[in-house]
Amino acid sequence: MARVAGRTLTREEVAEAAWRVILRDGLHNASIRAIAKELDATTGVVTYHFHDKAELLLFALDRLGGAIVRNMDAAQAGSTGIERIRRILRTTLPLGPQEVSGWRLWISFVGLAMSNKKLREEHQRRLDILNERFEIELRALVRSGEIPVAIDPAQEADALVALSDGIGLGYLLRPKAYPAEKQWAIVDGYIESRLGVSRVARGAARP
Amino acid sequence: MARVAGRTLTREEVAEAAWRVILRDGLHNASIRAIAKELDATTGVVTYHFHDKAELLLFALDRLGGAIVRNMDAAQAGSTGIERIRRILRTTLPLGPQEVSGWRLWISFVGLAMSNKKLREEHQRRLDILNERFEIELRALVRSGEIPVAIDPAQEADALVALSDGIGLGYLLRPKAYPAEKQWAIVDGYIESRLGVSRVARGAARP
DNA sequence: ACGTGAAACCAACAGTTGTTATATTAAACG
DNA sequence: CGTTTAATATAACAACTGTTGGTTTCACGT
Repeated sequence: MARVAGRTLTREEVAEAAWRVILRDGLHNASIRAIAKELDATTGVVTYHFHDKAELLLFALDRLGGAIVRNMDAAQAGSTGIERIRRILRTTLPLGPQEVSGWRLWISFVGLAMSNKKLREEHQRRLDILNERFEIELRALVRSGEIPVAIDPAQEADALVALSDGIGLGYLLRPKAYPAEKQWAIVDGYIESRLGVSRVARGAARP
Repeated sequence: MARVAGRTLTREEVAEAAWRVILRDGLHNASIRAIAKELDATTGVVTYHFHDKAELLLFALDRLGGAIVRNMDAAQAGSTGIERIRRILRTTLPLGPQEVSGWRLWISFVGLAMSNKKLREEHQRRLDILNERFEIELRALVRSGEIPVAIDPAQEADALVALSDGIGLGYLLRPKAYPAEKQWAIVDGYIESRLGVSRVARGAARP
């Protein structure tokens, strides 16, 4: 071992250092040396835990996706009906600094994913999961009669994914155009007129 | 001059060569040398027309945005009412190979834009224009009574931008999930239930 | 107390990058 | 024809990249 002061570093810590470098300097500046420097270490730390740089990036993206799914599950627990859908959106929309960082990381990888199959599959995985959650909730709502039977859960789920992803992308490029209240206004407006469900509580803030 | 066979190259041609390289090999592989090779020329061609690589990329993105706006104007001309909004969407959605290429290029730049102010401003410009067009049309529709007065044109415009961008992003990552018919189904479904306007012609294909 | 092996360091390599400076070409013009 | 000059080619530079291999450190089980 080494590292006089401080314990040994894990793969997760390396990945998180990569996140920080990407957020600060951009993905194209996230070299192995830069990531090592972020850890106050040398390149050996990185090359020990990861065979490739590709493997590191994939792992970093995978862990990011995992965190998103975990947040989604946690947010959803303990609520019912249409509120469960709003809870999902609560974690996917760029409402707070944490979600914004997630979005910024995510979008940083999208460009690379255009020419990297494995990264693209990782992106797909996240969208598939998100879509599935929406679809499950919509089906339940149709069954319980809370929303019209005319609603096609599969298509409506893809629409919700698109709407929330569009807001996320839009926020990164034009933050002023999508403050938290407006994000909710758009989403609630959609749910209300499309699914025929109006908000229970007053105000547009978080539930 | 030089170039035994073939006339002299313009800035636009260099930019378009850059597009091709980006589409084929990804933005991170679009080096000055690779772009020159795409033109069957040497780096001198590129460095002669552009002082910087940053300037080249900015120009390439600017020209891409210009093409999008031109397409939008052309598609909109000669139609009225709600159809004008659908015509805008016709050019922003990834419906055909041409639009998909545009989207792929656009998304390739987004990552870089996260850490490059000028590129980000160029992205903003496109979204601002798109938003403005939607808002103009929505205002006109409210005035003419074609859609409810309760509609807030500003907010609804941002919602439309988000929805179409979300579909664009979603298509690149999960093409199967967003075939052309489904894109229209989502968009028309939104317009119908949110703006209270149903399609005139039958079928979900292009107008 | 001592070896064993995990964890990290360090140096070097070959390749690529953007940039700059200089040389070469050929078309246009007088 | 000769000159000029826009357009391209060429060559070289220093900086940076991912990757490899050898070396050092130190915690732990015996």
